[in-house]
Amino acid sequence: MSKLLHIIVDHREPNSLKNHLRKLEMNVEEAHLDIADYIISDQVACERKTGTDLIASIMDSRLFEQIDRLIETYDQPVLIIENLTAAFERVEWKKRKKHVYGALTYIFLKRQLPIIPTSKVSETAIVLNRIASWVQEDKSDPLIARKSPKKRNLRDNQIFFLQGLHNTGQKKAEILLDHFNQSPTNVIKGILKSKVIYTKTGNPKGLEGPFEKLEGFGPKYLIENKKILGSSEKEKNPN
Amino acid sequence: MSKLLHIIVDHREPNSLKNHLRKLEMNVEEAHLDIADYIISDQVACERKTGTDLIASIMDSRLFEQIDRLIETYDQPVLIIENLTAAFERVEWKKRKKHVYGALTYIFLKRQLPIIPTSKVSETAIVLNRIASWVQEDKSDPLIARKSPKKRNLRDNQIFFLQGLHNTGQKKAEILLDHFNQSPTNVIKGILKSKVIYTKTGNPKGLEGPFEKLEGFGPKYLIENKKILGSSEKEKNPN
DNA sequence: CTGTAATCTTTATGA
DNA sequence: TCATAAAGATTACAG
Repeated sequence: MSKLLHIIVDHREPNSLKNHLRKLEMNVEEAHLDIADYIISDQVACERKTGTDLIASIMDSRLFEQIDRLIETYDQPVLIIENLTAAFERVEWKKRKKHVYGALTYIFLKRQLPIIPTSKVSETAIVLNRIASWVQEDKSDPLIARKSPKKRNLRDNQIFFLQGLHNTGQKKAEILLDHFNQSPTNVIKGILKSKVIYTKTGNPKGLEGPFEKLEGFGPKYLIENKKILGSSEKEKNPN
Repeated sequence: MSKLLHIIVDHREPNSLKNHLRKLEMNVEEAHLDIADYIISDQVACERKTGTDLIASIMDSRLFEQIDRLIETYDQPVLIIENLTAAFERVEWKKRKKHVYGALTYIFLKRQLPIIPTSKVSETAIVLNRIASWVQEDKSDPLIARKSPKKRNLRDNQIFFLQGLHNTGQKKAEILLDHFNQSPTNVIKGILKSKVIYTKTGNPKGLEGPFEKLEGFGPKYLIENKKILGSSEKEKNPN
């Protein structure tokens, strides 16, 4: 206990919070921080959001890019949410609970970002103090590395790739991937190999080839995506 | 939105909560659960604790064994803390904040157990509903959803398509498109046809094939994108 | 994030 | 075969 716990605080954070930290006998260093509000070690940084801040930043979808930067920069980021209850007392936000809890769920479930609730600045100070205590005093029990959520797995990357096709979102991308043996290459080949059958009067009648028996994919889909994929090698494709 | 979200609830949980869940149009199955209070999938289970429960179980250190069992049993456990604020209003617990927040810090920092705060049962129900939604519904993660600008010409669509490749933005996509005769199909073929040359010690030395003379595309690029494209079934087809 | 509406495409149906 | 309506996905936008 000889050494003071140390914390770097963004200069825009409220003075009351800084004073609370000093009262907890912490060494408070002020700085201009870009990505987090508090830095406790190379790996551990905290973003503090009041309830109103949180909801506002969800609405204009600024929250998620902030979080992305936080996650990319620190191995152990933490999101402190201060006084969420008060925010819900605003009449215009009463009906936004589903949005807010949906966002929180996304944050911890999909992005693996730890959330810790407090109800006022003094409690936030305590939390920061406890985190610093665990991180800076207890070297014997190193932090577990956070599962990295930003790394997409192969399937997600393949779905992402297939979504580049015309009129293809998550749903169709998954159908295609599953139908073509988890191989986007085979999807491409399937598109190129399939042909559109026309009636005598020139209207599309149906499909022939790998896409023949696939529900939800019609002539228009093939025509548009053949265009995107372009001709293979030599021949020019009249349309 | 067609299928009901499903949740298994421990029979000892309050009826008000179950009713809230039903009001959210969830299929509520009651059961005797040993380790968690709510089960949302094989992997996802929730423990719900009111603030007073939480503090009491911290005091007699019963909390940590509960948590350990939870973590051992489920891949993605969640701790829902309901109305922590109220608990601190108890006079005898006013001075325990350091203790409580220390425990919470331990829980998310060392145990990696996500914490989610609510202030009443109705909100807890919303949280459970949102978790079920993310787990059971097939919704597109913003991480893998591709934003697609609206109407564009062919070249833009092709560039957009190629941007689905690993480590490929606007710039690389254009280079590829121009180099491979305005044909994304040829780009794909080029990736599949190119080979990575290794040194005797197993380090990537260079490239061989269509990508050989392309600046800015190295072994890593090829390896990652071969993975995304997947293996192609070997078949001869006159196209 | 969530919800809703507008848009596009496929698919089913009847003439 | 054509025309139209119903069903499904994707895209756009607002709160």
